[in-house]
Amino acid sequence: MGRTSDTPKKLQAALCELMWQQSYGRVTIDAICKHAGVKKGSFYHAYPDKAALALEAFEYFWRAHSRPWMDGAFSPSSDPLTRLSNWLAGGLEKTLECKELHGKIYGCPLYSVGTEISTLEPVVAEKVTELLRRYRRYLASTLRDAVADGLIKPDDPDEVARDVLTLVEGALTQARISNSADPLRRLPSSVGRLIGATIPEASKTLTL
Amino acid sequence: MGRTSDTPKKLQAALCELMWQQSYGRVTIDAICKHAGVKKGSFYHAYPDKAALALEAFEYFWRAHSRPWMDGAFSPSSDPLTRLSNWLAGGLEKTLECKELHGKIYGCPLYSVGTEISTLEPVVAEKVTELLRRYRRYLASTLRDAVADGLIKPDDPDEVARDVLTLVEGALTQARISNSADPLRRLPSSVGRLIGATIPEASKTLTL
DNA sequence: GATTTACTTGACTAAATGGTCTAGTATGAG
DNA sequence: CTCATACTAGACCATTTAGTCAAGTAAATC
Repeated sequence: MGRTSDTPKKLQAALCELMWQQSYGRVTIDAICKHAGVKKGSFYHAYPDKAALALEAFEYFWRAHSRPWMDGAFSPSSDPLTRLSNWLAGGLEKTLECKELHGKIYGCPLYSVGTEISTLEPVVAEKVTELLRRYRRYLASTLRDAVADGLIKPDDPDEVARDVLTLVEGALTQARISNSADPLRRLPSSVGRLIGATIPEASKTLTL
Repeated sequence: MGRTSDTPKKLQAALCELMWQQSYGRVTIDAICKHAGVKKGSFYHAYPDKAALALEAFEYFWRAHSRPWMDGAFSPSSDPLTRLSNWLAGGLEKTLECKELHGKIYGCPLYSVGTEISTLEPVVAEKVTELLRRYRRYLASTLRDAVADGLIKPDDPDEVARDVLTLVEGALTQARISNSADPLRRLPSSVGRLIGATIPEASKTLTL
């Protein structure tokens, strides 16, 4: 019955990109529609308001970007410490490409947008918190493997995973604010300090 | 000649508080004026626009809040590790008081607002970066003292100071997003892990 | 106390923005 | 094919918002 539509997906992708590059509050409904190539009537047919779209936009972001990337970087086919190395190096590379393209470092949408949205749309903030938890699982699992392989000391891997994610997200935020990739370049040695091991050099042939 | 005025100060304080509690973009000129008890004409007499006020608001924030607090917590009259302990415990305490009062954790304005503003007002973002540097100096100095006292290994104190600040700011951001003080409670042990020492329990009699 | 001048006031404008509504269109199901 | 219905179009409205301005007010200086 009736026609089908990919309008929601187009809107999700549009808000995703716009709120990451600018901010949640600054992105107007009109701008989202224009960027998505969709008319306002269609927007309000698909979503009651911007917050409802944001909720799905974050899930879209996970499905379309985060998850595939994390699955690749944290593939158990590599050693635990190499996974970390891949992850950090891939993040730096993506950031540099992005800066090349737009002249600006945008950091991680979860932290950038999450910070802003937390006082305005608690429901969306909860979604962000959930996505951060998903990230953390990759780290915790990797650290457990590292302990099992005798690569790091048997500190509580869940605790350390939290710290690593916090440090990395903090560095991404710092990179956005200062528009410099330097905080990210320091990450391998910083994370190494945190977990008590040396993160290996990234392999140059890595493609994510 | 002519009358004097504390309008700028009132506006600085108002924007400071409002953009911290909400976000930079969401705070309107009208709201700032109302909160400051100042009419719009006076606003535009004092500042050309919101960004110009924001620039001074951050400096106000430093002068009125950050600096006094940091000077107290990092007083060389305490041992280096105790300074860190004081700093972290004081931050947690302030955060809890704030949550008690408003039901919401706001984190650190430098990161919260800095993140959002970085794509909109590069000049203000630079000011935030400068303020973050000022914070870092306290940490670097403390870590140098800790090395001198043989409390931690002679790693590069400047590098480690960066990491500590990044971790703490990351935790504050996380606390804001999830509206939970838990990330802050973990900080003493996390920072300890980072610098390779045990941060002592906070003294309860501390008043900042 | 006069005067000068910085500051204050609040009404006003134009533009932007969120949201609605109705008429129309395409498409999946029978 | 046809019909029901989900979707699209885009004009329209009410509000909010940034920013202006001209007239008025208070205080620092002489």
